[in-house]
Amino acid sequence: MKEKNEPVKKMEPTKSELEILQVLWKHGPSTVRFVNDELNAQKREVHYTSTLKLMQIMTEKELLTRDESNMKHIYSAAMDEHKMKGMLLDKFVDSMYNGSAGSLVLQLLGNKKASKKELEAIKDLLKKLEKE
Amino acid sequence: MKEKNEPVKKMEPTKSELEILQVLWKHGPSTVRFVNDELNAQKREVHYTSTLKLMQIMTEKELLTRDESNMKHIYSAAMDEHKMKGMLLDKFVDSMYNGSAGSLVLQLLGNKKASKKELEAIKDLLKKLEKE
DNA sequence: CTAAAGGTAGGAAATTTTTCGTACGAACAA
DNA sequence: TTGTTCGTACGAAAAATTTCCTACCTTTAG
Repeated sequence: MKEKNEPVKKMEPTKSELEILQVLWKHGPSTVRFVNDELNAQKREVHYTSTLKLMQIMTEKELLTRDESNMKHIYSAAMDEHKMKGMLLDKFVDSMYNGSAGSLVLQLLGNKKASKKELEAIKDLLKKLEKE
Repeated sequence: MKEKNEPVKKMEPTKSELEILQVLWKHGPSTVRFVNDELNAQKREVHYTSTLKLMQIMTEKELLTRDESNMKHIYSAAMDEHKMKGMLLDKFVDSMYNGSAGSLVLQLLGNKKASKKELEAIKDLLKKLEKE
């Protein structure tokens, strides 16, 4: 027997939500205060309660989890950075490059945005992929 | 003497706006009717006037241009597909991969999303880049 | 103890984005 | 001519996102 109103997990983070996730991924579990300071330092001016509110909403959406055992709640990103970014990247490729990762890569590399070291790493990966 | 309220050109297309751009890039200059039919066929149900309104707004933002010489206006994407996608890709890389195109590529190729042919093309490009 | 500083909760306002209803003109078929 | 169809314009509603105000509680300095 399956309950009907199970919370649907998958929610795309909005632009602002993504900014918050980035802070949490970079610095690990943090307080609202820390995240807010970081946003103000790195991005743009936001009031404390705005960040608080957004993080509360994200918790409801299960984009974040939080530890309420202390008065200062500690928030964490619910999804692994690599996995989430992979998802978003896939969506991006699908909508913008019709699912063709290759054409995206070509455009990207053609724009000389990769360092020598990175190019090496890519070549190595290609070799590995070939042998499969 | 410089007027103050010059229209600022650079506008990020929103999600819906991007859908419209995709249609125009794919099929070339089109009427609202055509774009709307295409959206309904390919994406989701939208009323004609919704698409119309959005395309009018996009024209104001200078994301589109239009030929009003006939009663049925003909709209075109103001920016070249390759250029616009390049811009969006750069933004994506900057915000998600800290500007490192290489790490994006690695993630992408690691997810086996590229075809054999595409991998070949990438290898060729890498060779060319090396020789520079 | 008291005041100040800093925390959470939640409603509501403000913005941005998206959708649609209504008005009205031109084209066209009957 | 007349009415039906198809077009544009435009205001405003609806929805989604973001911001902030207010209330109230806890901790801490004095």
